[in-house]
Amino acid sequence: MVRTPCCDQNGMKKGTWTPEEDRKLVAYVTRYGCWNWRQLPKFAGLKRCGKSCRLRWMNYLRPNVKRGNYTHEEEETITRLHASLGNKWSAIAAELPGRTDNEVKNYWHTNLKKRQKQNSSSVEISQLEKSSSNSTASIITTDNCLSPNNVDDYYSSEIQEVLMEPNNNNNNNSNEAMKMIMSSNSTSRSSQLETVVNKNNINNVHSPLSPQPSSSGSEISTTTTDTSTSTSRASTDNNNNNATTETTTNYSTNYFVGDLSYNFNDLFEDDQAFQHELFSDSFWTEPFLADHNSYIPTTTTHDHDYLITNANSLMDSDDLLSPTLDNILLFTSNSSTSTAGYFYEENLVGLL
DNA sequence: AATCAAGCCAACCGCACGCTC
DNA sequence: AGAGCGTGCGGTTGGCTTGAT
Repeated sequence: MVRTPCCDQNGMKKGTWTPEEDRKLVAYVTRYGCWNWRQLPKFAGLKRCGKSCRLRWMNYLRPNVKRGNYTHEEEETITRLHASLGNKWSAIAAELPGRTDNEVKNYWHTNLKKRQKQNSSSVEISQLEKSSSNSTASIITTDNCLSPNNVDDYYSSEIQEVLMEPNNNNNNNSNEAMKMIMSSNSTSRSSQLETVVNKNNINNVHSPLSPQPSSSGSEISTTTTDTSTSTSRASTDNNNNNATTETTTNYSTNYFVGDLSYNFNDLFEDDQAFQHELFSDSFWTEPFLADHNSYIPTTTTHDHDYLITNANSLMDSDDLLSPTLDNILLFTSNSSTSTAGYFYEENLVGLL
């Protein structure tokens, strides 16, 4: 069952977010950034207050938000920091990459606090946690890094040819390459997409309409999150464009279970219907166009931990008005685990 | 199978802080 | 200086899930 949505006196929707709302918010923020939370819902076509949008993004939709079990180390960190800082949840969460203050707070109240009480008299907390912890650690790895030395391994020869064609300018070459990639099989698509970016020597490029990378956020990291929960997700009826939901009673939770990249990669892999919806006029509705014509965000906050790169902008194109299959690439970014200029398989969150 | 209770956690609310003018 | 605005933080709520009976 889904929590019954309600509206406040201003007609703003409250309660559980629907997949459709999530899509709109993700699409808008990844394209334009969170330049003003209060104004954002209006431009994004959401009947939510800015606070609600911010909370949803920060705690749930943002790339690199780690979900699932806490590791022993994370539990220790929370326990230790709470002992010294008290209920400074944001400060504690800052020491736990991927965890939000809200999540840490909830975890403390539901697990650690209880445990600490039970064992404070005689048992060392760390020993207890060690015995009780069977959680799956998140893995930070550089194994899938595509360095400039091996990017060509990831190109198909066809695409390399297009990119190297002397008579085309870089923009046309790249757009053509992108189209070829999109028509290729899904297993090679993501790696080829990111090498298009590498091939154009793009490390820190962004659209004037997309969020600026944070001061430390131009690099790319890779984070794999445990997604042990079974997943179902929304799909779209290709014919009538009506969203339907598969096998879910709490679809907003199930839809985004695990990390965001899972979902986007999933869409990327096999959900042509949803991709189709994303690129249709009905999804990219008036707010985007109005935004584009009337307001160009020029400021962003410094808490972006993702890099949204507009492929057209990477290719020096001015045409951003019509989102198409070849114009927006979304990577996650985290300066703490990155190597500048490298693009990682897992960090290609998707193509919008 | 049905009911109940406890636990979990996403989301809301109010306040405080910082920035701009 | 202080008013207005946007954002962040911590406390709280309440609907959903799960396990016990």
